[in-house]
Amino acid sequence: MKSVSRTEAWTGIADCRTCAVRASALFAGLGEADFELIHRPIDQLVYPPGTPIYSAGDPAAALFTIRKGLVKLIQYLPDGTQRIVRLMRRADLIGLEAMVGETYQHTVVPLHPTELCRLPVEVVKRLSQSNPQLFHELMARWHRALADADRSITELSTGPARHRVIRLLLWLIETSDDDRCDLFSREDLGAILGLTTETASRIMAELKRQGYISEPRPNQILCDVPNLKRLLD
Amino acid sequence: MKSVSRTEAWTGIADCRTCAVRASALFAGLGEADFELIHRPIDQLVYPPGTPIYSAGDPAAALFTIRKGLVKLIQYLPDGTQRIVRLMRRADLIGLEAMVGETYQHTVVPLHPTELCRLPVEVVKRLSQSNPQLFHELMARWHRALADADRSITELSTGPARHRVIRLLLWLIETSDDDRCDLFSREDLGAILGLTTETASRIMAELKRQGYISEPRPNQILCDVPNLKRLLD
DNA sequence: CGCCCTGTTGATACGATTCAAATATCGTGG
DNA sequence: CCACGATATTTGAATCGTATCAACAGGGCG
Repeated sequence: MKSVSRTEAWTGIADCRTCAVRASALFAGLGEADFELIHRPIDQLVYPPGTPIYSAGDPAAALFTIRKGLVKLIQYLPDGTQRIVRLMRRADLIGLEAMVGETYQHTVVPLHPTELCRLPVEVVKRLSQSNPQLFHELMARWHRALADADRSITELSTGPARHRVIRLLLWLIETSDDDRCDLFSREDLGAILGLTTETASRIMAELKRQGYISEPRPNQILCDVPNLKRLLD
Repeated sequence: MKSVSRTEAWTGIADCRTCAVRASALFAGLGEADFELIHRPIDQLVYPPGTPIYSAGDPAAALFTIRKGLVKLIQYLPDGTQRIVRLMRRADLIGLEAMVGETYQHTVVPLHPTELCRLPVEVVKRLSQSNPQLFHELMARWHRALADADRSITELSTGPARHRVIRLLLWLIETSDDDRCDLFSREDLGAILGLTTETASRIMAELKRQGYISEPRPNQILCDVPNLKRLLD
C-alpha cells in the first residue's frame, strides 16, 4: 500500500492556442471566437504518482486533459473490493461524466508523474452548445473511452496471466518511440490484470529469465516486441 | 454452435409519440416540432435469437433502441478468438458508434427474441444539432454504456466463477418483476463470464443442487435472491 | 544501523480447464 | 406421433494454472 499525500502543484495557465497536445486535444477545433468564450484561464496541474486527482463520489466540477503521464481509474464494488478498470494516458480525457452527472464515477490516481489541463465543466458545456465541432469531438471521446473499456475486457481481463501481462506491456510500448516503457508497481500491475501481486511478479521474472524483457533499472522495461507478439499466438 | 439463419422481420412503423418505452427512450424529450423533422418513418424490427442485427465492420447506418429482449455485443481479438463484452436490454441504445464512426465496432446478436426501433443516423444527427435536450440525452447514453462496460469488468470478469454466475443472475433479475428470469445457452453464459461451457454448466448444476436456484423448464431460472446475494460476501 | 516496503521465490491447496463420455433436449422427416 | 440424428447439457477424472501463505532478499530512509 502506498500512502503518498503530497498535494498537486499548480504550474501555470495553459495557452490552449499553442497547446502541445492541441492536435489531439479536446479544443482542437476551436477558433479565436471560441477562445473568447473561455472567460476563466485554463489551469495546468502536475500530480506525482499516488496523489488522487479526484475520488468516486466527489462533485464533478471539471474534465481533465492528460498532457503527459499515466493514470489508473479505480472502481469500488459494493463489498469494498477494488479493481482498476482502465488506464488513461497522454491526450486522453478523464472525468467526462461531469458532462452528465453530479459526481465522479471513479477514483483516479496517477501511476506516473502526470500533467493535466483542468477544464471547468461549465466552460465545456457552454462551448459544446455553440460549437458543433466540439460537440462532435466530445462524442468521439466518449466513443474512444468505450472502445478502451471494451479493449480492457478482451485484452487485459481475458486469457492466461502470461498473455495479459504481455498485452499490457505492448499497450505501454504503443506510445513509446523505442522498445522501452515505464512500468509501475507489481501490485498495480496485478490489479489491472485481475491477478495477485505474486503472480504478476512471477510472470515478469519468468519473462526476464527467458530473455523477452529486461529491466535495466527498476520499473523501466526493455521489450523484445516481435517475440512478445509471437508469444500471444 | 448455433446456425440460425432466419431473417429478421419488419413489423411495422413506430409511432414515437406513443412509444411504450418513450419515457426511457432516446426521443423522450422531443416535442411536436421535432417529430416533424423525422421525415422518414421509424421502422420496428423483430429478431429471433441467433440472428445478427449487425456485424463488426458493417457500415454504421443506424442506431437501435431495444424495445424488448436481450442482445450480446461480441468483440473479436486479432487472433480470432471472441468474447462477449456486454449485454444490452430493454431501453438500451445500441450502435451509438454510428454517430462518430463509419462502421460498427461489435457484432450484435439477440439472446432472447428482440424488438428494435431503427433510428437512421442522419435523423439522430440532424435532431441532435437542433435539440439540446437530445444532445444531452445522447451523452447520457454514452455515459450509461461506459458505466455498463465498467460494471462488466468489475462484476462479471472479476472473482471466482461462482460469484460471476450469481452476479449475472442477479443482473438478469433486476428487470424482472418476480424471482424468475430467462437464461440462454451455457455456452453464451460462459462466454459472457470468461469461463468454459463446462464450468458454467457445473456451477449452475451445483447452485440447483444446493437449492439456490431451480429450472422449472429449460433456461427459465427461479432464483432465491436473498440467499444468492448472501453468497457474494 | 535497523526498519519498512517492494519484489522475488517456494510449497501447497484450490479452482478452472481439458478431454472424454454419458445423458438430455430439440427439430425433422417418416 | 414417434424415431432418429444433431445439438446442448451434465458429469467424471486428470491436469494445469493461479491463489495463498510464508519466508527471504534488496533498497531507501529515518
